[in-house]
Amino acid sequence: MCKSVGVGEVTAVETKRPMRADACRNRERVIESARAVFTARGSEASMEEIAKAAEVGVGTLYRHFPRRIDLVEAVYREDVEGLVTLAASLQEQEPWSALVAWLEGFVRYAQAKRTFLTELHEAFEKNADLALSSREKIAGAAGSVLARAQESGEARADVDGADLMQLVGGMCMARNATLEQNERLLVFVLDGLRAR
Amino acid sequence: MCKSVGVGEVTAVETKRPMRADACRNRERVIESARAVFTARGSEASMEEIAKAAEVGVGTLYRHFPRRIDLVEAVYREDVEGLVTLAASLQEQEPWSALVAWLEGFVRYAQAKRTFLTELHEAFEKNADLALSSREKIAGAAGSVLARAQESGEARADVDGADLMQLVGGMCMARNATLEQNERLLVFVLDGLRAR
DNA sequence: TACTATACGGAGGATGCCTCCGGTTGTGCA
DNA sequence: TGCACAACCGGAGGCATCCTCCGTATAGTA
Repeated sequence: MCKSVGVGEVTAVETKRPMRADACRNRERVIESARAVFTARGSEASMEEIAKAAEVGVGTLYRHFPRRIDLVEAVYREDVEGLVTLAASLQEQEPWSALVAWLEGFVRYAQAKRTFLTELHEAFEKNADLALSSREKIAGAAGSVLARAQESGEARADVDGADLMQLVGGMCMARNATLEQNERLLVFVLDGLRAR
Repeated sequence: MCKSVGVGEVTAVETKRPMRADACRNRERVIESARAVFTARGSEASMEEIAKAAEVGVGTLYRHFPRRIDLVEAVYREDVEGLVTLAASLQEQEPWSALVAWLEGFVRYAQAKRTFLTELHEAFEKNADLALSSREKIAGAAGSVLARAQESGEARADVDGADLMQLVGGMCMARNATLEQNERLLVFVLDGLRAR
């Protein structure tokens, strides 16, 4: 599950051994706790707090994520990856209900992202590629789910994945949107998306 | 020039005396230095650094701006105010060249804002009204300059101030835009804006 | 089991935000 | 002008947070 090394860079001579089991476990737990703490406390979240939540020393935390921003990035990367795998796992379902399910996931993702948007903004600032590649990945996932619904004739043909995430993402980012409101609005979007 | 008290709140019983001259001077200098330092070093800028640049102790800085975020807000408010007064001062000029001049000012403003966007984001987060009211002010200023150019028949009639700032602002915010590029692009926008 | 590379963890250095208070100075009034 | 005092200045230092360092513990291998 996590054979490669922390931040995503490749080591010089091909990592000889896989990551140790405890290290792997801890890494996952840190990311998970970080997501929870960031979501709950936004930019107030401290590294010590996250370490404590993961039941891990700060030293361990910093081994895996040398800078605070690396942790933010890791959480975000996992979220994006989650949307991609969600899209893949929905391949089996009916085209339209897969689209609905994916968009519901996307709304939850976008909603959660709002709470640590300031953090994320900084990550984007230092790593311009992150924003771009994530955008592409999500648009790709959206596209694949949408395409099936379009082929089956259930979704209108004159939109693409990028349009969809712009529309729904923008809606979720609006300064004072609640999750309930967004889920309600999604219904309208879906109605509008339906071919007639 | 600065009779009222710091952050923009009104004191209980009408401020008896105006602000002392030295205090007023220092306040201005702090804002000015803060703008420079924020622009140069973004979110890295420290309060000590800004105080030093303004040739003022940190104590003085904190008297005027109790929290870092108050300083960010003050800088931003001045910028916005600058755009409004710029619009007003251009009333005398020819409608079209006034529009050009104002948009050039707006591009510079938007470009500069990018460097401390992370800071600003936090300010918006804590003070939702700031974002909204600023937006309105700028749109108003844009509208007033645009309206004259429309009345004189030089600018096309199917846009308004909000459209304009959305278009040009968005252009400037793009992650890797340089000032030169933006000024160059502005020429295209202006061509597109011209009535035919 | 014994050995080694790897990981753990928390004390502490460095830095940055903000407070506090003794000394100074501008301002209104006589 | 000269006085009295409110308002202001400035920087040492408290406190929190990010991050480093290194002695100790442990997973994986022979």
